[in-house]
Amino acid sequence: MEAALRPYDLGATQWYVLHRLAHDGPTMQRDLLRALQVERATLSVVVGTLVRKGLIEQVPDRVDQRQKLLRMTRAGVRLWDKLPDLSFIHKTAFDGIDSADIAAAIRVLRTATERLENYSRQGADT
Amino acid sequence: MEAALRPYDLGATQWYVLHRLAHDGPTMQRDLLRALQVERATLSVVVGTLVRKGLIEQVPDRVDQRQKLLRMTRAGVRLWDKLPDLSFIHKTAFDGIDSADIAAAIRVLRTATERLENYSRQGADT
DNA sequence: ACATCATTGTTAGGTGGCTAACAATACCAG
DNA sequence: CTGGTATTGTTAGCCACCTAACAATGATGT
Repeated sequence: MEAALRPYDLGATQWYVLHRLAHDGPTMQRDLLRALQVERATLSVVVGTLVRKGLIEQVPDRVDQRQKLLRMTRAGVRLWDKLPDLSFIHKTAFDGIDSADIAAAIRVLRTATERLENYSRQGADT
Repeated sequence: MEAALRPYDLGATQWYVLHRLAHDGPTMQRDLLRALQVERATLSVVVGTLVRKGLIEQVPDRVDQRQKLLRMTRAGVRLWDKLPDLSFIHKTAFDGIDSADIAAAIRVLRTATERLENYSRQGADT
Protein backbone atom coordinates (compact mmCIF):
# COMPACT_ATOMS: atom_id res chain seq x y z
CA MET A 1 0.00 0.00 0.00
CA GLU A 2 2.77 2.39 0.87
CA ALA A 3 4.65 1.41 -2.26
CA ALA A 4 1.55 2.15 -4.33
CA LEU A 5 1.10 5.54 -2.68
CA ARG A 6 4.72 6.63 -2.70
CA PRO A 7 4.51 8.27 -6.16
CA TYR A 8 1.78 10.52 -4.76
CA ASP A 9 3.70 11.38 -1.61
CA LEU A 10 1.07 9.87 0.64
CA GLY A 11 1.37 7.46 3.53
CA ALA A 12 -1.24 4.82 4.31
CA THR A 13 -2.77 6.75 7.20
CA GLN A 14 -2.94 9.91 5.16
CA TRP A 15 -4.77 7.90 2.53
CA TYR A 16 -7.28 6.65 5.09
CA VAL A 17 -8.04 10.19 6.19
CA LEU A 18 -8.64 11.28 2.60
CA HIS A 19 -10.71 8.15 2.01
CA ARG A 20 -12.98 9.01 4.91
CA LEU A 21 -13.39 12.60 3.85
CA ALA A 22 -14.01 11.60 0.24
CA HIS A 23 -16.69 9.08 1.16
CA ASP A 24 -18.40 10.62 4.18
CA GLY A 25 -17.78 14.29 3.50
CA PRO A 26 -16.50 16.74 6.13
CA THR A 27 -15.89 15.05 9.46
CA MET A 28 -14.98 16.09 12.98
CA GLN A 29 -11.40 15.21 13.83
CA ARG A 30 -12.55 13.47 17.01
CA ASP A 31 -14.83 11.19 15.03
CA LEU A 32 -12.00 10.20 12.72
CA LEU A 33 -10.18 9.04 15.81
CA ARG A 34 -12.60 6.22 16.35
CA ALA A 35 -12.79 5.39 12.66
CA LEU A 36 -9.04 5.06 12.25
CA GLN A 37 -8.41 3.48 15.67
CA VAL A 38 -5.49 5.71 16.36
CA GLU A 39 -4.42 7.94 19.24
CA ARG A 40 -5.36 11.59 19.36
CA ALA A 41 -1.74 12.68 19.09
CA THR A 42 -1.05 10.50 16.08
CA LEU A 43 -4.01 11.82 14.15
CA SER A 44 -3.09 15.35 15.04
CA VAL A 45 0.27 14.93 13.32
CA VAL A 46 -1.17 13.21 10.24
CA VAL A 47 -3.82 15.90 9.87
CA GLY A 48 -1.11 18.52 10.27
CA THR A 49 0.79 16.98 7.38
CA LEU A 50 -2.24 16.96 5.10
CA VAL A 51 -3.05 20.55 5.99
CA ARG A 52 0.53 21.59 5.24
CA LYS A 53 0.21 19.95 1.83
CA GLY A 54 -3.01 21.86 1.21
CA LEU A 55 -5.08 18.70 0.72
CA ILE A 56 -7.50 19.24 3.58
CA GLU A 57 -8.52 22.12 5.78
CA GLN A 58 -9.29 22.23 9.45
CA VAL A 59 -11.93 24.66 10.69
CA PRO A 60 -13.00 25.12 14.31
CA ASP A 61 -16.66 24.36 14.93
CA ARG A 62 -18.89 27.40 15.41
CA VAL A 63 -20.48 26.27 18.64
CA ASP A 64 -17.66 24.23 20.17
CA GLN A 65 -14.36 25.83 19.32
CA ARG A 66 -12.45 22.84 20.66
CA GLN A 67 -13.66 20.55 17.94
CA LYS A 68 -12.33 20.91 14.44
CA LEU A 69 -14.02 19.99 11.22
CA LEU A 70 -11.91 18.42 8.51
CA ARG A 71 -12.77 19.00 4.89
CA MET A 72 -11.01 18.26 1.60
CA THR A 73 -9.79 21.23 -0.37
CA ARG A 74 -10.13 21.55 -4.12
CA ALA A 75 -6.53 20.33 -4.46
CA GLY A 76 -7.36 17.40 -2.21
CA VAL A 77 -10.24 16.31 -4.39
CA ARG A 78 -8.08 16.71 -7.48
CA LEU A 79 -5.40 14.46 -6.02
CA TRP A 80 -7.95 11.94 -4.77
CA ASP A 81 -9.39 11.57 -8.24
CA LYS A 82 -5.98 10.82 -9.64
CA LEU A 83 -5.14 8.07 -7.15
CA PRO A 84 -5.14 4.51 -8.47
CA ASP A 85 -7.60 1.87 -7.28
CA LEU A 86 -5.98 -0.03 -4.44
CA SER A 87 -8.34 -2.99 -4.36
CA PHE A 88 -5.69 -5.09 -6.13
CA ILE A 89 -3.95 -5.29 -2.77
CA HIS A 90 -6.82 -7.07 -1.08
CA LYS A 91 -7.26 -9.30 -4.10
CA THR A 92 -3.59 -10.22 -4.24
CA ALA A 93 -3.55 -11.07 -0.56
CA PHE A 94 -6.79 -13.00 -0.15
CA ASP A 95 -8.34 -14.08 -3.43
CA GLY A 96 -9.11 -17.77 -3.58
CA ILE A 97 -8.41 -18.46 0.07
CA ASP A 98 -10.99 -20.68 1.80
CA SER A 99 -13.55 -18.33 3.27
CA ALA A 100 -13.94 -20.47 6.38
CA ASP A 101 -10.23 -20.03 7.00
CA ILE A 102 -10.55 -16.31 6.59
CA ALA A 103 -13.45 -16.25 9.02
CA ALA A 104 -11.39 -18.26 11.51
CA ALA A 105 -8.48 -15.89 11.12
CA ILE A 106 -10.72 -12.92 11.81
CA ARG A 107 -12.13 -14.64 14.91
CA VAL A 108 -8.70 -15.46 16.25
CA LEU A 109 -7.30 -11.99 15.70
CA ARG A 110 -10.36 -10.19 17.03
CA THR A 111 -10.44 -12.32 20.16
CA ALA A 112 -6.74 -11.96 20.87
CA THR A 113 -6.91 -8.21 20.35
CA GLU A 114 -9.86 -7.81 22.67
CA ARG A 115 -8.24 -9.90 25.35
CA LEU A 116 -5.00 -7.98 25.22
CA GLU A 117 -6.86 -4.69 25.28
CA ASN A 118 -8.82 -5.78 28.33
CA TYR A 119 -5.64 -6.89 29.99
CA SER A 120 -4.01 -3.52 29.35
CA ARG A 121 -6.99 -1.63 30.65
CA GLN A 122 -6.97 -3.67 33.86
CA GLY A 123 -3.30 -2.93 34.44
CA ALA A 124 -3.83 0.75 33.74
CA ASP A 125 -6.65 1.14 36.25
CA THR A 126 -5.14 -1.03 38.99
CA MET B 1 4.84 -6.33 25.28
CA GLU B 2 6.10 -2.79 25.10
CA ALA B 3 4.15 -1.90 28.23
CA ALA B 4 5.78 -4.82 30.06
CA LEU B 5 9.25 -3.75 28.92
CA ARG B 6 8.88 -0.03 29.50
CA PRO B 7 10.09 -0.19 33.12
CA TYR B 8 13.33 -1.66 31.83
CA ASP B 9 13.76 0.91 29.09
CA LEU B 10 13.60 -1.67 26.34
CA GLY B 11 11.57 -1.80 23.16
CA ALA B 12 10.21 -5.04 21.72
CA THR B 13 12.88 -5.32 19.03
CA GLN B 14 15.65 -4.67 21.51
CA TRP B 15 14.19 -7.49 23.58
CA TYR B 16 14.24 -9.84 20.58
CA VAL B 17 17.91 -9.11 19.98
CA LEU B 18 18.75 -9.85 23.61
CA HIS B 19 16.59 -12.96 23.47
CA ARG B 20 18.54 -14.29 20.52
CA LEU B 21 21.89 -13.57 22.08
CA ALA B 22 20.81 -15.07 25.40
CA HIS B 23 19.58 -18.29 23.80
CA ASP B 24 21.95 -18.83 20.88
CA GLY B 25 25.03 -17.09 22.17
CA PRO B 26 27.07 -14.60 20.12
CA THR B 27 25.64 -14.08 16.67
CA MET B 28 26.63 -12.31 13.48
CA GLN B 29 24.59 -9.20 12.90
CA ARG B 30 23.75 -10.35 9.37
CA ASP B 31 22.28 -13.59 10.70
CA LEU B 32 20.08 -11.70 13.13
CA LEU B 33 18.68 -9.92 10.12
CA ARG B 34 17.03 -13.07 8.87
CA ALA B 35 15.95 -14.14 12.32
CA LEU B 36 14.20 -10.85 13.10
CA GLN B 37 12.87 -10.27 9.57
CA VAL B 38 13.91 -6.68 9.58
CA GLU B 39 15.86 -4.43 7.24
CA ARG B 40 19.58 -3.99 7.59
CA ALA B 41 19.23 -0.32 8.42
CA THR B 42 16.62 -0.95 11.10
CA LEU B 43 18.73 -3.52 12.88
CA SER B 44 21.75 -1.28 12.67
CA VAL B 45 19.94 1.40 14.68
CA VAL B 46 18.56 -1.04 17.24
CA VAL B 47 21.97 -2.58 17.74
CA GLY B 48 23.44 0.90 18.07
CA THR B 49 20.99 1.63 20.86
CA LEU B 50 21.86 -1.54 22.77
CA VAL B 51 25.57 -0.86 22.38
CA ARG B 52 25.11 2.69 23.67
CA LYS B 53 23.35 1.26 26.72
CA GLY B 54 26.23 -1.13 27.26
CA LEU B 55 24.06 -4.23 27.02
CA ILE B 56 25.77 -5.82 24.03
CA GLU B 57 29.05 -5.38 22.21
CA GLN B 58 29.81 -5.46 18.56
CA VAL B 59 33.16 -6.83 17.41
CA PRO B 60 34.36 -7.09 13.80
CA ASP B 61 35.11 -10.62 12.67
CA ARG B 62 38.80 -11.50 12.41
CA VAL B 63 38.71 -12.88 8.89
CA ASP B 64 35.91 -10.78 7.40
CA GLN B 65 36.06 -7.29 8.85
CA ARG B 66 32.75 -6.40 7.27
CA GLN B 67 30.79 -8.76 9.45
CA LYS B 68 30.25 -7.95 13.10
CA LEU B 69 29.68 -10.34 15.93
CA LEU B 70 27.15 -9.37 18.57
CA ARG B 71 27.62 -10.57 22.11
CA MET B 72 25.95 -9.72 25.41
CA THR B 73 28.03 -7.87 27.97
CA ARG B 74 28.04 -8.67 31.65
CA ALA B 75 25.56 -5.83 32.20
CA GLY B 76 23.40 -7.27 29.44
CA VAL B 77 23.22 -10.66 31.10
CA ARG B 78 22.45 -9.03 34.44
CA LEU B 79 19.54 -7.13 32.93
CA TRP B 80 18.30 -10.17 31.01
CA ASP B 81 18.11 -12.18 34.19
CA LYS B 82 16.00 -9.52 35.83
CA LEU B 83 13.43 -9.31 33.05
CA PRO B 84 10.01 -10.80 33.78
CA ASP B 85 8.66 -13.80 31.94
CA LEU B 86 6.60 -12.54 29.02
CA SER B 87 4.79 -15.76 28.20
CA PHE B 88 1.68 -14.39 29.90
CA ILE B 89 1.20 -12.31 26.76
CA HIS B 90 0.85 -15.32 24.49
CA LYS B 91 -1.36 -17.01 27.05
CA THR B 92 -3.62 -14.00 27.44
CA ALA B 93 -4.01 -13.68 23.70
CA PHE B 94 -4.49 -17.27 22.61
CA ASP B 95 -5.24 -19.65 25.50
CA GLY B 96 -8.33 -21.71 24.94
CA ILE B 97 -8.84 -20.73 21.33
CA ASP B 98 -9.67 -23.63 18.98
CA SER B 99 -6.37 -24.87 17.64
CA ALA B 100 -7.84 -25.50 14.20
CA ASP B 101 -8.80 -21.85 14.10
CA ILE B 102 -5.31 -20.83 15.05
CA ALA B 103 -3.87 -23.08 12.35
CA ALA B 104 -6.22 -21.51 9.82
CA ALA B 105 -5.23 -18.03 10.92
CA ILE B 106 -1.57 -18.88 10.46
CA ARG B 107 -2.26 -20.30 7.00
CA VAL B 108 -4.18 -17.23 5.92
CA LEU B 109 -1.60 -14.78 7.16
CA ARG B 110 1.36 -16.68 5.83
CA THR B 111 -0.22 -17.04 2.41
CA ALA B 112 -1.22 -13.41 2.19
CA THR B 113 2.22 -12.26 3.28
CA GLU B 114 3.98 -14.47 0.75
CA ARG B 115 1.72 -13.32 -2.04
CA LEU B 116 2.23 -9.66 -1.26
CA GLU B 117 5.97 -10.16 -0.98
CA ASN B 118 6.04 -11.87 -4.37
CA TYR B 119 3.99 -9.08 -5.82
CA SER B 120 6.39 -6.46 -4.49
CA ARG B 121 9.40 -8.30 -5.77
CA GLN B 122 7.87 -8.53 -9.24
CA GLY B 123 7.17 -4.83 -9.32
CA ALA B 124 10.69 -4.06 -8.14
CA ASP B 125 12.36 -6.08 -10.86
CA THR B 126 10.05 -5.06 -13.71
C1' DA C 1 47.43 -6.78 -10.03
C1' DC C 2 43.70 -4.22 -10.52
C1' DA C 3 39.11 -2.88 -11.79
C1' DT C 4 34.66 -4.31 -10.94
C1' DC C 5 31.07 -6.38 -8.40
C1' DA C 6 28.90 -8.11 -4.05
C1' DT C 7 28.20 -7.95 0.86
C1' DT C 8 27.77 -5.74 5.26
C1' DG C 9 26.95 -1.96 8.05
C1' DT C 10 25.86 3.04 8.79
C1' DT C 11 23.60 7.48 8.17
C1' DA C 12 20.00 10.59 6.74
C1' DG C 13 15.36 11.46 6.09
C1' DG C 14 10.60 10.06 6.08
C1' DT C 15 6.10 7.69 8.07
C1' DG C 16 3.51 6.26 11.70
C1' DG C 17 2.77 4.57 16.17
C1' DC C 18 2.94 5.58 21.33
C1' DT C 19 2.89 8.35 26.10
C1' DA C 20 3.17 12.48 28.81
C1' DA C 21 2.42 17.07 29.51
C1' DC C 22 0.21 21.19 28.20
C1' DA C 23 -3.35 24.75 26.33
C1' DA C 24 -7.73 26.03 25.19
C1' DT C 25 -12.40 25.57 25.53
C1' DA C 26 -16.68 23.85 27.43
C1' DC C 27 -19.41 22.09 31.19
C1' DC C 28 -21.23 21.79 35.78
C1' DA C 29 -21.93 22.35 40.84
C1' DG C 30 -22.34 25.01 44.51
C1' DC D 1 -20.44 33.51 38.75
C1' DT D 2 -16.62 30.95 39.75
C1' DG D 3 -13.59 26.91 40.51
C1' DG D 4 -12.89 22.33 39.39
C1' DT D 5 -13.42 18.74 35.82
C1' DA D 6 -13.83 16.89 31.10
C1' DT D 7 -12.91 17.11 26.23
C1' DT D 8 -10.21 18.19 22.23
C1' DG D 9 -6.14 19.19 20.01
C1' DT D 10 -1.06 20.11 19.97
C1' DT D 11 3.79 19.48 21.03
C1' DA D 12 7.83 16.98 22.42
C1' DG D 13 10.28 12.92 22.76
C1' DC D 14 10.70 8.12 22.09
C1' DC D 15 10.62 3.37 19.28
C1' DA D 16 10.47 1.00 15.13
C1' DC D 17 9.82 0.54 10.46
C1' DC D 18 11.18 1.84 5.64
C1' DT D 19 14.23 3.48 1.36
C1' DA D 20 18.21 5.66 -0.63
C1' DA D 21 22.79 6.69 -0.67
C1' DC D 22 27.26 5.90 1.03
C1' DA D 23 31.65 3.62 3.07
C1' DA D 24 34.34 -0.19 3.91
C1' DT D 25 35.75 -4.62 2.99
C1' DG D 26 36.06 -8.90 0.45
C1' DA D 27 35.66 -11.74 -3.81
C1' DT D 28 36.32 -12.38 -8.78
C1' DG D 29 37.77 -12.24 -13.48
C1' DT D 30 40.67 -10.71 -16.94
